[in-house]
This record gives sequence, structure tokens and C-alpha cells, in this order.
Amino acid sequence: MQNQGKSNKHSVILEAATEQLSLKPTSTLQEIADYAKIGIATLHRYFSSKEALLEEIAFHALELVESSMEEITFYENDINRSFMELFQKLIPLGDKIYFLAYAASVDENPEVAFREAALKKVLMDSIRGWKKQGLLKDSLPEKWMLTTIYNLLFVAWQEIHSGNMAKNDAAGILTDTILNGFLNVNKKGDSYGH
Amino acid sequence: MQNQGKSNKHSVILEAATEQLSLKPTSTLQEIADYAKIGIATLHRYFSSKEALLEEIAFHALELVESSMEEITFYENDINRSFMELFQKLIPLGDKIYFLAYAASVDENPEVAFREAALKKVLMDSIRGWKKQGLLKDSLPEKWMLTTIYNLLFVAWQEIHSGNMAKNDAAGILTDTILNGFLNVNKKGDSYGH
DNA sequence: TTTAAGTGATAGATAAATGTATCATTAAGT
DNA sequence: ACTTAATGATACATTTATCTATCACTTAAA
Repeated sequence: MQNQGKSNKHSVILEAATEQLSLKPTSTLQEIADYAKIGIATLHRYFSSKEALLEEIAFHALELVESSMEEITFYENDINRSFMELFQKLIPLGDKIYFLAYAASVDENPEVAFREAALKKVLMDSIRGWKKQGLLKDSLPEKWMLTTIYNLLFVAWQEIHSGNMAKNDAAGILTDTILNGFLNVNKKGDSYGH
Repeated sequence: MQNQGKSNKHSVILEAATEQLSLKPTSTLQEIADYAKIGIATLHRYFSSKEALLEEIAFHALELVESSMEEITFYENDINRSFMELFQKLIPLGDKIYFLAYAASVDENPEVAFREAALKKVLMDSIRGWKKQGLLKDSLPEKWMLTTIYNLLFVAWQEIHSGNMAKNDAAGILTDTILNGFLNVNKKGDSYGH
């Protein structure tokens, strides 16, 4: 009934493991098996090692982000709309991706690192374009902008996860924060709603 | 010659351990001892357990931040100056504090959590005041602002550590990013230099 | 030179986690 | 009802990290 993925139990275990690891990145195989309500023996039948399990989870997460990123249009002269689209697509993936930021072993995987870099490059190219047009500040380094976006996205996921932020507010708050900052522009109307 | 702290070897080991842990948060005691150029037996003579060592490091880091925070003036009607002062004081502490964000075991320590919360409260009170005056956006939650500041500070430390950002640029970049965002205000002059 | 304190190397002891193998039970298809 | 495959519990081996204990060596003071 609540089975969706490609094959069968393999996917179910993968989903459960992802959830458990997002709750506790240092989870033991025993904890993962308990959470998935299976025996640890069964877990080993489907995944040869913990490293293999983590790698599969990472690949799965990357596929999700990659396919989302492909659907996003970066408008040359509308940063606001581009960011809103970006965040609206990526925020819902939080649950499945969050652990990526904290699983150190996964960052050392060369393929993961390569695909992460490719994802960042897409956004980086847009940032460069907007900057060239004079839409973005000259005083802030492009790399800093990229890093800030990436990190605040994770912070937003964290806040949603811990119940401090409504999922539907996140894209607007992120876009407004990143593009305009905290200062109240002293005209009557302001910010992203427009 | 390069001995400063309170007593003697205890402090030296503490400093070395802090550095090693900021390089690799999952360092073993053996790695810490090697980095400090002492035997692991000696390490245990000075620190009864790894947990005790981590706790001492955390306390030391908190003391540094607490005494820095006490020196900072939060100006009621000059956010820019307040932020510059805050970041200029805290950025240099990065090396000694960075690991705090990644040592999970330390966050579970109740005293550490309590003192961290107290530090955040100081900044939170100022944010509330600035917001009440209409200097900060109404549309962004206070808690989000606090979290953003806190996280971007860590990001800046990371960027400095990895060589992507000059230490002397950090306070300006942080202040400008947080208060004004990425967008280029289309007047000729702009941002924090003023 | 002798003595005492501190140190580093080393060898276990203990604990926790990963991974393997076995076995009885359950569930599904025939 | 019978057979077969999959499962979970369990026990065991292996690894890794923490921590204890011992011992020989260095250094500095007496």
C-alpha cells in the first residue's frame, strides 16, 4: 500500500535507512534494522556492507536532486523567480538528502563528490551570468554566494525538520534572506511577495 | 616561548587536541596524542577519558566566546556597526571553536547546551529590539535570523580554514550578506563600506 | 652519582560495531 | 498437506577504539 519505488524490499529498506540516518547520522546497522522492522541478517542479505548501503543512499539522493535540477529554469533576468523555483523544488527533498551533509564517509566517495560538484556548477554558472549583468553585488565573491545558498538550504531543512519553520514558508524566507537580507527597506511595501 | 595559558602541559595538550579535532572531528585519542607529540599514556594521565577531554575543550571554547561577547556593544540604532563588531571579535576564534559544531557528543552535554543558549539569547535580545524599532524585516522570523547568523558564521570559518576567504574580509562579507543580501542595489554606491 | 618524577612504548582488557553462519519459524505457491 | 524460499533470532568471529597497567628510559634536582 505504501510501496512505491522500483523493485521491492530493497527500496523499502533504503527508504527506512534514509529516514533513520536523517534522525541520527551515526546510526548503527542494528538501529537501522530495528527502524526498518527487519532482522539484521536480512539487512545484510540486501546490502553487503554498511559502506555499500550508505553509497546507495547517497546515489539515490543525488538522483533525486539531479532530476529536480533538470526541471528548473534559471531566468537570466529574474533572480527572484529562479530562486523561488530552485527552493520550491529542493525543499521537499530534505528528508531524503539531509544526511548527505553529515555522513562524512560519503563525501570521500569520488563519484559522490564529482556529482555534487556538477550540481553546484549549474548554479554557479547562473550566478556568474547574473553577476555579469550587474544584478548581483560585485563585492561578494561568487564562491561565497554559492556556499551561502547551499548552506542556508540545509539550515532551512534543519529548521523544518525540527518544527521551527513551516515547509511552505521556506522558499520565500530563503529567497528573501539571500537576495535582500535582514534590513527593512524603509519604503512601505517590500520583499518577495511583491 | 609559545606557552601562554594558565598552567602547563595540560593547556598545551588541550590546544593541540583542539587543533587536531578541528582538522578531523572524528579523531581518535591516538591521533590526538600523535599530533600533540606525546604518548597516549601521557594523554590519559592528564585527561581521564575522551569525554572529559572533549568537555574541557568545549568549556574552554565557551569561555573564549563568552568573554568576547561581553566586550561587544550592541548599538540600538546601528546594526551594521554592531554586526561588524560581533564578527570581528568572533572570526579570530574560529580555530578554537569550529569543532563545537561537529562534535555531536558535546551538544548532548547539558552545561554546554545551557551556555550556548545563554550566548544566543544575548544576540536574540538585540534582534528583538532592532525588529521592534522597524530596522529589521517583519517578514523574517527572529529565530530564523538568529539561526542564519550563527550558521553563516560557521560557514565563514570553514571558508577561511579551507583558504577560500581572507580572514580580514570575513566580517565585511558576512555583515553585507546578512543585512543586505546578494542583490546589487542599482545606485552607484552601496553596501557596508559607506 | 643517586634519586625521583615524568614520559613513551607496549601489552593487554574491555566494549562496541561490523560482518558471517546457522537454525527454527513463517509465508506462499503447488 | 507438502515443499520451498525468505525471514528473524542467535551465536560467533573480527575489527577498532578506549582505557589500564607495566616497564625501561630520560631529565633534572639533590
